[in-house]
Amino acid sequence: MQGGDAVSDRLRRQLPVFPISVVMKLTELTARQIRYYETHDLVAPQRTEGNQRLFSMNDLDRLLEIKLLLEKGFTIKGIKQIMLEENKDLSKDEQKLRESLYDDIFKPTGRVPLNRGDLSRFYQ
DNA sequence: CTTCTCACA
DNA sequence: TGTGAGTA
Repeated sequence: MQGGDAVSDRLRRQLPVFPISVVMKLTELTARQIRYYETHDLVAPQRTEGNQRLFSMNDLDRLLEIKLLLEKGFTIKGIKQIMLEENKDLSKDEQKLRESLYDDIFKPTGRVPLNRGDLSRFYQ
C-alpha cells in the first residue's frame, strides 16, 4: 500500500463507490430527493456504464450538509451559493471570520431554526 | 435502475 | 421543497 498520506486520502474520498440505495440509507434521504438535488446542481455524482449514479464520500458529505442546511431553513439557491463560496480558497483570517459567522447563525438555532424568510434575506 | 413530465401540497 | 404516477 502506498496510501496513508493526505494526497491519497483526498483521492480516495473522490472515488465513486456508493449506489443510490446505499446513499439513501446513509443520508436518510429518498432517491427522489437525491435526484432532485442533483437536478438543482447541488451534487454531481458520477455514472456507471449503465448510467446509474455512483456517489463518492465527498458527495455523501455534501448531501449530509445539504440536508442540514435545508433543516436550518436555507433555500436550494442559498445552499448553492454557500457551497460555491466554500470551494474558494479562503485566507486563515477569512476562515476564522466565517467560523464565527456560522456560529452566530447556527449555535442559537440548536432548538429554534431560523425561518426561511430570515435567511432568504441573505441567500435568495 | 434511468429519464422526463404534470399536478399538487 | 418535495412527491406520486405515468412514460419510455
